[in-house]
Amino acid sequence: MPVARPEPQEPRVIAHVDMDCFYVQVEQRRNPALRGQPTAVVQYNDWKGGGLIAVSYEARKFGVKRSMRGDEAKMVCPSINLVQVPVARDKADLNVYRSAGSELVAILSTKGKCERASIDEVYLDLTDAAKEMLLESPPELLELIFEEATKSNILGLPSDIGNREDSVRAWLCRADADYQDKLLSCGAIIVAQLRVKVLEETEFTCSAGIAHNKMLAKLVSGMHKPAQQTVVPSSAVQDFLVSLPIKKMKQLGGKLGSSLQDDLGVKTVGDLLSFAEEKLQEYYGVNTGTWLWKIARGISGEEVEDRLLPKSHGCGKTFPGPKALRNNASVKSWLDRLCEELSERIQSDLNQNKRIAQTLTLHARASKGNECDSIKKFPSKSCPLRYGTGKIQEDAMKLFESGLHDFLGSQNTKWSITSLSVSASKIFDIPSGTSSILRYIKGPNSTVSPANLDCSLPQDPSLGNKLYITPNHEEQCEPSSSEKEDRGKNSNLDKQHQVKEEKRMSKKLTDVKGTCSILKFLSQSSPVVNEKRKLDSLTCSHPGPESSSEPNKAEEHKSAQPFDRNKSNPSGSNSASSSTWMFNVEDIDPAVVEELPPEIQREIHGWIRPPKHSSSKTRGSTISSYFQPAKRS
DNA sequence: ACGGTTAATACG
DNA sequence: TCGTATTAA
Repeated sequence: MPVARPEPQEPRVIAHVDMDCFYVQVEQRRNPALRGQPTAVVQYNDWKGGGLIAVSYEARKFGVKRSMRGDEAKMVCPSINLVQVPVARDKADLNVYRSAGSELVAILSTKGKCERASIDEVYLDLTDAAKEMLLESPPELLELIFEEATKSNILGLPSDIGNREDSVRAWLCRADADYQDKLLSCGAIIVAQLRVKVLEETEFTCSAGIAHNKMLAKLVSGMHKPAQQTVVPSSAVQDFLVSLPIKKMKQLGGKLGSSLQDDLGVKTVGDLLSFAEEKLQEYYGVNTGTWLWKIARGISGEEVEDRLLPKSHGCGKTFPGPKALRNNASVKSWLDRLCEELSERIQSDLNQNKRIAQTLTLHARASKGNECDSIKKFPSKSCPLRYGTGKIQEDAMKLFESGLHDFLGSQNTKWSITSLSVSASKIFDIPSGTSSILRYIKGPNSTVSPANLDCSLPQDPSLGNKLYITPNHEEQCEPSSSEKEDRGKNSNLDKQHQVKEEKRMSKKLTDVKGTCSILKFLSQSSPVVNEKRKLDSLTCSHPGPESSSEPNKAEEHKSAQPFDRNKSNPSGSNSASSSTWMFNVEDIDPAVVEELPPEIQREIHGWIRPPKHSSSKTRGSTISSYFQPAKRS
């Protein structure tokens, strides 16, 4: 249910930018022959030509709809080009679209706060940029109003008289406009510039809405498509909303919207205006009631979050009809594939963005084989996420078995799974260089950046599972060729200093059984310390043979997996080390901890599970406070 | 037993 | 907190 947010006092300038038939544009860029042609993107085309997930505007003219199958599309538009979504591991692979999406974010995040709302949409808070523009080069003084901006659609502006662009230019430059409208004008110009930049740098067109809040911006971003933008002056809001069908409002496209229509006879947003806030609260609860009352008046306080990356990663697949999975082996084989993809994705998130996911969740849809009875839901299950493909696969299978157990209850009946998905959530940034353990290991005056810290397991298994943390210590770790190259760059380090550094860093953290997370060391990652499994959450597996052990038994986790700080990590300055090893704090030998200075000991103890019914105060420690998500008001 | 896949949010 | 439900693109 939606909830109203307190709205800021000052007028804001908010934009919603939305790519035009995004997947199609991505494919058209990959294959320019498709440009200007009726085109659709389909996934899995063996059944009825596949399902359409994006349709070009040329194809829409023929009546091709997103809900169609490839075969249908061919019927109404024989000349249509159907491009398939890439397939990996026998499932749709959306990576090309994801990375195209980040191209946009990279461009759009250059002017003000930017929120990645989906793979192809962003919100921008341009308030500051607009204010600045108003001070320095207000539109009324601008000799040449940016051409793209004059193509804007201005809500409430009479469109039937004279040259449209002239009247838009006149509106944008109006000297007698009120402050709010002037800000919007600046916003419109900035967005126009950004959209041109997006086109120039990515070859993608987009549409946008510019308004005083997210709701209105989103509402109009799709109003004039493709490749156009629409502005909502305050003065136009009421007229615009009164006649707007209730279902067009974000959040009202589903059951809530239907209920408004069916139960209260509310067909348009205007119809909502006649209901007192208290009435709406009676029907839908305090939160939703207030929210409804406000949105009917164009009021929405939602802030644009400063977030360029997704909050979770998931992958799944459906197994419709005859494809349903009917035994553990087929579930396992699919689950393994899904987990492989998920593992790859969180691993690259770690490498590229220094973020760690903490929770693994499994969802499934199931029906019971023999009885065609209750459509009972397959429960979703989650557990701490341990890094490493094998670990994720193991854990996901366990989650499935647990879910299946709950699903079946005591009955001993056949079952079938019609969809499976795994996701990784609760993703946190790794604060770099802030941990005292890191400072201890590195020394207070170390010139070595966190990215340079070398933490390695001996590559020779016969050396056992002792873990060493060492700055490029050759006797202990045979460096990769790339490491050797990088090492040259550091040769100017003071020799004396380096020797000292090595002494300290090569302090053996022995017998940790290879399972502590160095990231835990580096970042004190987990505020989640209440259960044993969670301490495992950052464990990685060794690139070598996966242990087939019980995931719950930490002592059997003898492996750790590196992540590559060199690859695709431009910010990593001079990255001397090739990898960071993860191991499990829980498994640190207490004797080793005792050798550490008291403040480090305290820090480590802070990571380790508190007594059973400890208060939530453990979360207030300086360590875990790094990990509190940014508070929103 | 078909639009599939991926996300985000709110509630209890 | 987890698990569910709703919504959206």
